[in-house]
Amino acid sequence: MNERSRYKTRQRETLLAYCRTVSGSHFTAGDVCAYFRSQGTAISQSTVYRQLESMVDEGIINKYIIDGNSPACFEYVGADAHEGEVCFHCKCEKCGKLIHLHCDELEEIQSHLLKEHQFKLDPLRTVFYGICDQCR
Amino acid sequence: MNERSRYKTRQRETLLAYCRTVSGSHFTAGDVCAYFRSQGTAISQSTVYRQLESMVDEGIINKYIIDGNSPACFEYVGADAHEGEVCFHCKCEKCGKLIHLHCDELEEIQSHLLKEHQFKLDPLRTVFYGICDQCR
DNA sequence: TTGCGTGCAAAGGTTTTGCATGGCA
DNA sequence: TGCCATGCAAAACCTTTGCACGCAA
Repeated sequence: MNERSRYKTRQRETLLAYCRTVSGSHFTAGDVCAYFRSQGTAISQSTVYRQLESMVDEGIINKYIIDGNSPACFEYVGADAHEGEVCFHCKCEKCGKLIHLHCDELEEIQSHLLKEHQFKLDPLRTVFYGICDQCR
Repeated sequence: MNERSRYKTRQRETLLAYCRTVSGSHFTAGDVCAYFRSQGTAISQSTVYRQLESMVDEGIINKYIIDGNSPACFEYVGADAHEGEVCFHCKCEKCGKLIHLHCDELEEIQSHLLKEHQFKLDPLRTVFYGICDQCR
């Protein structure tokens, strides 16, 4: 979200390139480290974590926690993800599939939460976890 | 849900008593340990974790994973809980406050997602992110 | 007696942090 | 030059596990 001024470092660019190559699927911090180690273009683990955190803040990637003891999953959504209409996400806990929904009924949740519970929902960060059609 | 035969130990009974005293709110494994330590009625940390896990299996308490790096939250629902009775969570992105809701309207989301989108929502993992009353 | 429950300590794995150095603007 | 970013190692953190002993049934 915050278009904070950032330095354009080799590590950041390389990480962004990686994100784009796996666009559409998810990856963990460990995946990233392992990949770079195998490539020779090493990036330290701390930098990976710090850059991933920054990108989550910026809204370039999403962070999912499927299970408390497994590593967090990240997914590239791109820099232009925050334009246009509201979109809800469902994430399957089994196959990891991410489903995008445009649904009036779900949008009512927002006004309900706001009116009845004084809570302003952020659909960009909210993810519905569950089990998808095929996995049941 | 499994009514497996269990031993009735001092630790289990004490833990159950604690759960009932905080009924309606959340607690972590650490909370439990700290409380017992302050009481003198010590229960080892492993036992706390093992008993909590058992109780989750039995359906006496629910386990919520709000955020991968914070400890898991538990909530007592009692032995006679209606099947599938859980609560929903709202997490404020600003102050980090966790609000938990028991709300019929939100429960309708579950059936809506199931019927219209073939998605079986998991309220134990799903967290609504947004901005709370006081932070707005 | 049987074998589950407990306690202790140590391991496990992911993520964060302190501090000196490097590099972008 | 002024900061932010990086790298390394160590720490922090929650949770699980191995093993011997205790205790409920």
